[in-house]
Amino acid sequence: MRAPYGLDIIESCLSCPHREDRLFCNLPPPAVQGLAAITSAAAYPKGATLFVEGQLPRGVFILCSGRVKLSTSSADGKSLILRISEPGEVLGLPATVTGKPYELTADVIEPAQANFISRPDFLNFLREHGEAALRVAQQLGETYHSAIAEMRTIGLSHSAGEKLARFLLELSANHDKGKGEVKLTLTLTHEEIAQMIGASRETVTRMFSDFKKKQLVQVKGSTLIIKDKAGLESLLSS
Amino acid sequence: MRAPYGLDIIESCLSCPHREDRLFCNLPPPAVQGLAAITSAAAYPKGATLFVEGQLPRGVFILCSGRVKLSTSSADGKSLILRISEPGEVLGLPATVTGKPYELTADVIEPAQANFISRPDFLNFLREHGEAALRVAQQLGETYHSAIAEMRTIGLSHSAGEKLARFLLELSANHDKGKGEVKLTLTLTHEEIAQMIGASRETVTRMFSDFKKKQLVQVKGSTLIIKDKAGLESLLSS
DNA sequence: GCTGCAGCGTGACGGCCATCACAGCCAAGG
DNA sequence: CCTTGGCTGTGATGGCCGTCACGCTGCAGC
Repeated sequence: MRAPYGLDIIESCLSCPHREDRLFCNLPPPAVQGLAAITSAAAYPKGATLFVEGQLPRGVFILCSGRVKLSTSSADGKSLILRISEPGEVLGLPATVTGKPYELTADVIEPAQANFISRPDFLNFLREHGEAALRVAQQLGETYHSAIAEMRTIGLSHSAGEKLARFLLELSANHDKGKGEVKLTLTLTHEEIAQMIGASRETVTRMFSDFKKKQLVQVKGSTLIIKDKAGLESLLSS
Repeated sequence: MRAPYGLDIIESCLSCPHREDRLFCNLPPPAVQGLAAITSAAAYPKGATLFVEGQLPRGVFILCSGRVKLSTSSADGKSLILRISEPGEVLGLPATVTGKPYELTADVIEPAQANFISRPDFLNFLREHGEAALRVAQQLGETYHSAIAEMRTIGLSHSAGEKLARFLLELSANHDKGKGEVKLTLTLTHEEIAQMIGASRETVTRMFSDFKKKQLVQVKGSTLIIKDKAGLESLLSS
């Protein structure tokens, strides 16, 4: 059996560094074995699509490596990015547990390896292992949490500058080192950032040069340094 | 023991018509008994607050009657309403299962009765009854789903008119009778609608009179009739 | 009755930003 | 080398809508 897109199956993605993360860490051994029996690993190239908005849920994908863009789009082609998923996250979870169609589209933006579990297998597994169901609930809660956070940046801002500031501050909150100056790598195009904060590509470009002019941030290639976090914060709810 | 706000405890809210809804329907008898042992009922008047954004989660509220507004707000007082909860829904679920602070504020807008379950009790209950944990996961998935839906109306619209049209169409999708003409009661002020779709109160007023002029809708008191659903749909992504 | 208050309707104005258009720039690849 | 295509920078323009301001209605309560 071949994985999609003609790539070989990755034999043991279960050995990837994030296996113990989040969803299924610390489960009792029988549960882990049950899990191993129903997962199948695959690799996906850049540009591949794991699932599409509106599809009936086939199952969940546990992301082992690479990065995946979760977005929704309207009839006229405009699209809104809700989240960039990192290794360790589980994709398609809400749709798979509820049985409703996927609400988002998942596109691979950095070559990825993922474990797939089909919906029937997954539901059986949850029924048999109550502890796992609880973990799933927690993961869903966190997913919800981050969705709310994005709603806040989009819905509560008065200006595009404020949206971008909120976006950058939230990024830095995740990758924070606690220092006054935060360095982070941002492998997103202006276009993608625009789609995350609900603005146009040109506006993002303009805002960035604005921030650079005001010494708030500094960009070198895909590295972004937040020089003046307080300055960014002062832009909120101005 | 007295409930908050000086109102008497409602003795058996478990007999309310929505007990069997959603979260805990069809659970085996021992689970239902376990649940009954840890719930405490209370009534809340209009204007009461069940929990506040940022608070550590005390537990969940199962709404038996009345309606509750879930919102988040920014430093400058601007606020964004995410959802109006109806009887049968469970409030505070994501925060309670994850242990993170409530991400929203819950205000009573129509006198409500609710069952409260404290976080420790609730978590124990879930650990002991795996089936219940699965139901919780499903409920969370649906909550997430509706959050995404609201993100779409706010984030993917080009104009305020489009946002309002999306909002009305989604309302009608829930209360739909399948006919060409949908009647629904809308007990929200223009201000509240504005906060739901991310617009100003005046704009909502103007859009409504616009829609009335175009014979798309018709308003009488708190009753709203969608006369021309297709017309509303033609406003999307225009 | 009157007063107060919450919600609705409407006009005027001004700023923000989406859009269009085009010009550099870099990397990949023939 | 030149071409192509994706990404970034920047100007000009125009419209949408947030904001301020004020008047209106209807309802609750003394």
